[in-house]
Amino acid sequence: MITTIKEVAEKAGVSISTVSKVLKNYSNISEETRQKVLKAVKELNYVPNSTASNLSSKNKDKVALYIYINDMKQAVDEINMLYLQGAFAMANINHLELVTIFNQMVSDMSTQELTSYLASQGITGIIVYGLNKEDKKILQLIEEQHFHVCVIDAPIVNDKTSSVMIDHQKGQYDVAKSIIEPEYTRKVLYLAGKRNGYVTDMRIEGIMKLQKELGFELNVQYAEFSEKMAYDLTMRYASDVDTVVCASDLMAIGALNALIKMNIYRKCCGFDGITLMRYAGKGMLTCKQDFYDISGNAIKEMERLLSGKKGQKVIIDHQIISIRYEDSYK
Amino acid sequence: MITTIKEVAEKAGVSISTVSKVLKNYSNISEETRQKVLKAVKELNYVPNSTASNLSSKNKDKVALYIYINDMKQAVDEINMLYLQGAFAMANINHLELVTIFNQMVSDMSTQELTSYLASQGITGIIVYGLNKEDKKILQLIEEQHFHVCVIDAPIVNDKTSSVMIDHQKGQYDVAKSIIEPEYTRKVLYLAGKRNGYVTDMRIEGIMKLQKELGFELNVQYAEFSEKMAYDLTMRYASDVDTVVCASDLMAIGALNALIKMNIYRKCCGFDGITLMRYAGKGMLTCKQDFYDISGNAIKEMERLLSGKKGQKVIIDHQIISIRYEDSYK
DNA sequence: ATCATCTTAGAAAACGTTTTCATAGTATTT
DNA sequence: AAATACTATGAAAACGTTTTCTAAGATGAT
Repeated sequence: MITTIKEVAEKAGVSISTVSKVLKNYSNISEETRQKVLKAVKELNYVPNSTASNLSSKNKDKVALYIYINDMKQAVDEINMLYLQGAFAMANINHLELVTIFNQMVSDMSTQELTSYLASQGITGIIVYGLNKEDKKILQLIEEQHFHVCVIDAPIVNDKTSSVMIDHQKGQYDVAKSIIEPEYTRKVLYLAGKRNGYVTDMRIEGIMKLQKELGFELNVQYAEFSEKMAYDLTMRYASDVDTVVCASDLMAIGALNALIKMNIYRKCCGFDGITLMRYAGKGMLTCKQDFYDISGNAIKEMERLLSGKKGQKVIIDHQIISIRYEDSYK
Repeated sequence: MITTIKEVAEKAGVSISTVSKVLKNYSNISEETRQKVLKAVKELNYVPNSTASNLSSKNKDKVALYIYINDMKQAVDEINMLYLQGAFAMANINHLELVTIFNQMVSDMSTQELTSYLASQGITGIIVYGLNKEDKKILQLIEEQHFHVCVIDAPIVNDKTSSVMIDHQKGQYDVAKSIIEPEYTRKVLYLAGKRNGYVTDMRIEGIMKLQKELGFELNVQYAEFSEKMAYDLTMRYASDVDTVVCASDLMAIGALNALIKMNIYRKCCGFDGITLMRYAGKGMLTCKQDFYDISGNAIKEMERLLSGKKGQKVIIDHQIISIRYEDSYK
């Protein structure tokens, strides 16, 4: 059923080396031979066996997209799918072999074991996201520099590691600034993400920068990116503040529902720009990330790393959008 | 950096064949040798190179999960991620190699080319979902029986093809029956999915079975699984009926919003049990599918097929649930 | 006509495994 | 003690490529 290079060679009346050379566009092949081989390839519908070719040529790169699944499904599915699609689309264009690894699959491995596992799979580069500062295993992997790594959403760069993300600090600053009216704002409740998250800290910097500029009082509470926690914290602290700034859309939805429940009006904004906002976050502002583009860029950046260039920081644009009240069915 | 079987053999003072045999649990190995080898393996952190091993042993199976991305993002992301997670989790348990293929990657290939491509990747089994009756390329692939195929949500079975799904007919029947009050119901609006979808037709059979039983008048409209179309069709036909039965949650949300807009009350139900219902479908009933379990079972079924058994039909349980009105933040 | 150079193509090694087959050594049977 | 069977091991072929090296033949320079 499967055609091998040998059969192509026989059909074309040449050696297998010649066939391989034609397919890899080597120079020293006469046009006549080229045509003969190409004809045979077409007729037999030959596609090189990727396993054999990977084994043979040591230099072929394979990249893994490390997919981080946690318990916060609802918001994260869309983001994960966008990362997946963006990465696969770009990898496809660039003829880069991309595979997925789920965190559960490798959760019980040590760094050492993970390294061996990746190497055994022929993986030379890995794209990670959702990293936090306690993720020792991955951080050590990055530290050791045995693999090329592209980190989404963490400012980690070394010779073999690049960082791709929006400017989270500026994003948080921008969206908060858009809803805060300096003259009427005395106190702001900021619902931050997970403690020790890189993203969490960058966004906190953003709101703090704005605080310094505008001089309001700031109450920072860690809500772990959880809708429920955001709801509870809003219940507890919102009556005391003018504005609730949330580090994620899901938290903003929780906060909004708490505000509705308490029957008080407060300005409120989210972060990410997920589709759920169209259903449950109407009227709010958010900082939209283009996740598809981010992971596409991560692949591009990976290509750069794999070509031997040193790691760098890549910043993707963000966008402040408002979730319109108007009828969504127009 | 990468340890080979040769180094292990040297360290253990045996031949590479012996190392391989130990690792593959062959019988004719003395306990003493076994221990020596295992020790060396551990010390060197050896993991067999999967490329080489795949090339060498022809019988190792590799399965592809065919991920179907279309324009209806919002509802489908969650389902896709559940399929992905369920499949990878089960594949991991069973030590089955699983890769993903996105429809975009292969959309411009003919069946012939797709076949060659899959074969060249060493893929022997493929899991598909979201298939409809015009999907000639995949249908032909199934027909030809060069690959083992597990079809989610289509009743296609042959020697090398199994079908895994809930009983869509019964599911649609059950959920509709749960909201329809026979004595007060004269006419029902049924918003069906995509024309020529296997799922669409099975669910239509379900509502028609109920119609025959209860004798109401039935208006079937194809809403293509689209929220917007469901909204529009509800606007157009709902005032005339007692109940709106929808073939998906997303359509139910569209229908519900239309009912709210028209300010009329009609019974309404969805299908799938996606998380979005908790935000935008409160008070409705739906037929919940366990997508994680379904794809896990697809992997199990694939193992059966790969072991040479003939295809069969596997039915997964569904569940009628109601999306509670009560405060989600309890 | 001789030698050097270039072009083209094939032979063969290599990639890291798995697996078949042969064999040395040991244990069992007669 | 000889014949037989079994156990444990290693040698080597195979998987399907890629790539280096060699060489035959053609072309060009002297």
